[in-house]
Order: sequence, then structure tokens, then C-alpha cells
Amino acid sequence: MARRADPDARDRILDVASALFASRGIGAVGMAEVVHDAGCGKNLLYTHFPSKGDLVAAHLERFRRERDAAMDAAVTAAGDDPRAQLLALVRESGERVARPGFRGCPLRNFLTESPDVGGDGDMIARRFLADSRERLARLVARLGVAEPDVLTDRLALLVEGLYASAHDPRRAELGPAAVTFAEELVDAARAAA
Amino acid sequence: MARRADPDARDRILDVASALFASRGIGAVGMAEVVHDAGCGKNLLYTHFPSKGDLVAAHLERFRRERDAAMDAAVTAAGDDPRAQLLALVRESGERVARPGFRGCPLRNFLTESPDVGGDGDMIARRFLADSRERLARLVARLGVAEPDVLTDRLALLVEGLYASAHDPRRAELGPAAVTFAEELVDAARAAA
DNA sequence: GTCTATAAGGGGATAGAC
DNA sequence: GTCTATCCCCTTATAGAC
Repeated sequence: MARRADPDARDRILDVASALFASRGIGAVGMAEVVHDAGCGKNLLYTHFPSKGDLVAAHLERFRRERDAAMDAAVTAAGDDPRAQLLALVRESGERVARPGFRGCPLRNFLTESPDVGGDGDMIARRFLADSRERLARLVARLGVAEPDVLTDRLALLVEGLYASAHDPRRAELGPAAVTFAEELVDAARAAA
Repeated sequence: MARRADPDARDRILDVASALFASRGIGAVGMAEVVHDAGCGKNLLYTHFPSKGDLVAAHLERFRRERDAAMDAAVTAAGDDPRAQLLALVRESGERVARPGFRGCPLRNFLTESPDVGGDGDMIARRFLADSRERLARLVARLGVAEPDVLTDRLALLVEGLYASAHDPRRAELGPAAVTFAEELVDAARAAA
């Protein structure tokens, strides 16, 4: 008698793997641990993800999509004002950094951990970083400031700094401070225009 | 006939290990590779460093000392003005980030890579991060601005952002921009006081 | 027919022995 | 300086349960 296939298996495995990868790092998590936490057999994992690299790439790609969607949602919820939209972007980052157990952006951490360049995960992560800067630049362009590139660089540096504060014991307080910081940067650039 | 002990062996091994760890990451470098590049036998390596953890800890500790010394030197060379000293600190970071082959701060990368907290390397890295912020705070205190903690946080965020730009293709240009940025932050804070 | 459980192959790592 | 013991990890193969 045939056993029913589990249509949620792939998502469940990916959920478990993402949680492990995010909390302890990709290199520190073995396939056996993913299998254990997912409560499935090794065979099922390897049919859905032929190798660990594929599992990691799926994890990174899904995170990237979620992150892009969250940033789009934050911008949309901020209305039509580019200033409010930019601040919403900074706030979204600040909230992520403040979450308990946050250990740095998974995509940036992957680039730090990964020895080889040019692989699937590598391209996903680098594309995300480039897209993130482009997203900032588009909003800054709508501000009408004198030197949009300078402001974009500074806001990008600010967001990078936020994300790099994963190991800072005070990281939970940094989000609101970063928003205020960004606010002043935007207003100063506008006043100078 | 007994062979003379090489007094420079330990330093040479550490040099080789540091170069490998910095360029490819600690996890991606094996002890065999260190032995090969150092041109020594395995025995010698293991007499100086009983385990890979010890070698890594020595590497991190030496980097921390060098980094502290470089920052002290930059501050000293800047004279007595706290403003010039702060900018010298930012410039020192910017120059490191711009170096070819820079792949992120070894201490921060270690924290990202390392699975276990509380070990030797972990404590070295966290102490360095705390000390670095303290160094900024001491200089900011001498500026006499209205809100020294706010300025310290912002400068720290700026330096963190610089260091986090390891994967940014434009990272070489970020250093000078960061110095200008810091300059404006300091001057604005002073003008408000 | 689909999944779980277990064992085993193949490679590479640390670490110790000689 | 080589050689080996031991271990861990990814991956595949096999056998059995539902």
C-alpha cells in the first residue's frame, strides 16, 4: 500500500536548515543535523536538495526574496514621500538587527564564510548587495539633493554598519539611533540643495 | 649532530598562518597548508602551537596588538587635536579596507565564522571591539560636544560600515569618503555645542 | 510508491607517532 | 619529514516500515 507523499517536506526542510544556518553559521551545521531537526530521512533531503550547496543556495535565495519583499513592503507602507521611504528602509534594517539571536546578515555572512567565489550562493549574495544599493540610490534620486551619490554612499555605509553590529552587545539600541542619524543626513542634504 | 633550534620559527609560522587565514578564512585553511607554506615539519608547528585553536588564538592576538599599535601610532602622528586624532583613526581604517585582497577584519570574521562562544579567540575579538569603541569615546570626550555618546555611536557605526564593506566592489573609494563624512559629523557636533 | 533508518564509501581534517 | 590513527563530514546504497 502506497504511502502518501508529503508536499510540505521541501519547505519544512528549508525552514529547519535556514534556522540552523542563521543561528550557527553554514559551515558549523552538518547535513545530519538538518535531517535530525527536520525529522526526516537523509534520502528525502537529498532528493529535494542534491547537495549541501544546493540547500545553501536555496536558503540564501529564499532569504533574499523575503528580504526584498520586506523592504518593498516597508517602502510602500511609508507612502509616497522619498524621505519617509528612505527612513523606513533604515528602520527595517534596524529592527532586524535588534531581533534576539541575530548573528549578522546571512548573505554577508555567507560571503565571509565561503572560500570560493563564483558559485551559486556567491552570485545570489553579491546581486543582493548590488540591488540594495540601487534601491537606496533610486530613492535618493527622488530627493532632489545636490550630491545624490554622496548621500547614497553615506546611507549605505550606515546600513552596512548596522548590519555589521551583529556582535555588538548594544545592537538592540542601534536601530532607532540609526534612523535618527539617517533623518539628519537626509535633512541636511536637502537643506544644502 | 644536533641541529640548532631556529628562534624565528614561531614568528615565521605565525606570519604564514596569518596570511592564509586573512586571505581565505580560518575554516578554509588546514594545518597541512600552513606546514607546506612555512616550509617546516609538522612537529615544529605542533610544538609551538599544540592545536589549531592555539594557532588561531595567537594569530588573532597578534593582529589585535598590531592593530592597536597602528591606531595608537595614527593618533600620535595626528598631534594633540582630538578632531585630527579622530579623523586619523577613520583614515587608518579606510586605508586597511582599501588594501588589495582585504576580505574583512579578521577579528570580526572570526566571530562570524566561529560556532562556539567563550573560547580564546572569541574573548580576544570581543575585547578588541569593546576597546575600539572606548578609544573613540575617549577622543570624542575631549571634543567638548553636547552629546558625546551620540557622536561616538555614529563614528563607530561609520567605522563598522567601512569594515563591513569588504565585499563591496567600490570599497577602495570608501576610505576618503568616510574621512570626509567623519569630518562633517565632528564639525556639525562642535557647531551645535 | 514514498518515506525512514542504518550502514558504508570516499575524502579531508586534526593530531600524534616514529 | 613521512606515515598513520582517529574522527567528522558529505554522499550514496541498502533494507525495511507505512
